[in-house]
Amino acid sequence: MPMRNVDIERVRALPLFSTAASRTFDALMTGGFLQKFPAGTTLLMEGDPVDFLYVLIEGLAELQGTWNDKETTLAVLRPVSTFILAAVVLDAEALMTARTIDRSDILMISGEAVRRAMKEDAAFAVAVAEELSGCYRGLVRTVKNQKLRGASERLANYLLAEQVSQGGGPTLSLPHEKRVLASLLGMTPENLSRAFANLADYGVLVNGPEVSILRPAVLDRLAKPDRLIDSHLQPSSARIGMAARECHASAAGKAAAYN
Amino acid sequence: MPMRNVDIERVRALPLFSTAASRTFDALMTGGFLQKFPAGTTLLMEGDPVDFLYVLIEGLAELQGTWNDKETTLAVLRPVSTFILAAVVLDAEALMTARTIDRSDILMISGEAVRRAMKEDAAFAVAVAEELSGCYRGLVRTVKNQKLRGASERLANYLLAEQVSQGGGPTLSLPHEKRVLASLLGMTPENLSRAFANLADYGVLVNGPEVSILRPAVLDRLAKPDRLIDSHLQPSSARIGMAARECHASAAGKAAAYN
DNA sequence: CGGGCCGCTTGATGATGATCAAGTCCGCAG
DNA sequence: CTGCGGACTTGATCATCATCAAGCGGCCCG
Repeated sequence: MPMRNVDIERVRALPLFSTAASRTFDALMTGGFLQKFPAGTTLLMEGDPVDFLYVLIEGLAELQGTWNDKETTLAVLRPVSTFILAAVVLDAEALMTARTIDRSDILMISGEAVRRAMKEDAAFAVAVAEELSGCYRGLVRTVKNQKLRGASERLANYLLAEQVSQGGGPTLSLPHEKRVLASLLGMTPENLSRAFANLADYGVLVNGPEVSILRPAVLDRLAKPDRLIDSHLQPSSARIGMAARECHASAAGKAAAYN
Repeated sequence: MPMRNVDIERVRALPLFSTAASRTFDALMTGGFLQKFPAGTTLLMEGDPVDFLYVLIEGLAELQGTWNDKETTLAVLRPVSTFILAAVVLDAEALMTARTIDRSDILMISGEAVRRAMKEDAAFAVAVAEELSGCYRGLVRTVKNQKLRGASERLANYLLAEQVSQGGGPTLSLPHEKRVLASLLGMTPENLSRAFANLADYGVLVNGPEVSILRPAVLDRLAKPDRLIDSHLQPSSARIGMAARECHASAAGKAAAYN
């Protein structure tokens, strides 16, 4: 399945690949292939050995974890994102199941090739370390969010983050089913409904997948977003530069936890 | 503050440093210094810029996160562990506060030097990526633990993990105050007391900081430990080899979340 | 067009965990 | 020795969240 040049360029532009030598990049790409998957496809199961680094080019995907017949969503991925990087680096088994939510185009790159490329190209190895650092910090934010905030606070912050990522207008549309959102935010679907109901008092109007934030200031007072938890508020300086890497990691949807 | 040779060797033996070229290692060490801190010292505050990579040589330390006047412990670190690596790699502000729990010896290495070393020594950059991968996976485990299990289940699994890390005997001793454990496990001290009381029915006997597991099989049936959450059960093969890296990361105390 | 499935909501109830308030034990300083 | 403070426990109460059950509404398929 040959890639279109447009897609190759989008991949090359990713922070993970942009600093690699051309030789390195070519070596990675020749072993890689693009594949289309329908919605609801399981790409990788928890516990499986990981043979490929995945890059979501188009569509929507989800990482989930399981225990004792319970399931939780750890991250929702948007294009263009890499995932399962940590397992690839360590050549270890997957800790999360990866599933497509929408029909998706996914680039798969040989894990073996990634590990070889790191050893031979220090710039690429540095980029991998930076990507992983961003992922790591995304997860730290997730844990803080989970342990320190209550359900409606998590929802309120999710909405504010989604608002900026959708351009800052007063109304945003949920990118997936509410049940997935509930799982991502660590609650049941029933409770998400009630959390939305609570937020009505704070100027949040829900109409199917369309959510309007009528009084941002009021919602903000409830949500108390924090630059050390919510990655959408970056420190004034450094919107460009180094921090961009982490920004990328976390921008991919609320709690950035690829990999 | 010059380091003893013993300590230098312990650092050199860490997975993070063992594959680095001698030049690289020397360059890192010459910019570094060892310092002793009393218990309860704040090494780094949430939101501060990070100038050093920290290595806990002796003692006990804690990483915590804050929001809205609430505080939670994200990890408890034992020697020998590095922490704050991700922030160093990205030259970013700290997402967590680092505090000593006991009197501790801590090696501080210039962050600038770390970033330079990565660029110049691919083997070191790879080691950093591997270390970060282990940390990342430790956090994934933490999130699953937190979202999928109830309080007593978390405690039960903590005890089983602590048991193996203390040699597998029937009785273990808690390495720090129970209040810290409560925070680490995501509950209040009061609730931890009650969780311990619940576990009495499962053969757990508490006497101050000494905890005895009288009927491991019974406790195990409650805890349902899982290789994809609890890092202390490694897949039969590969106890040596690649997986050792992740093992190291997660062994450092329940939920390995340095950095 | 009708029927059924599925996602979502709502209500009622129950479990789990947080908070508030004593009270005990222990180490330490006066 | 005495008194104080801090860690831990215990009980009572309350808030939060999960579960169970039912009902609505859209959508696809027969």
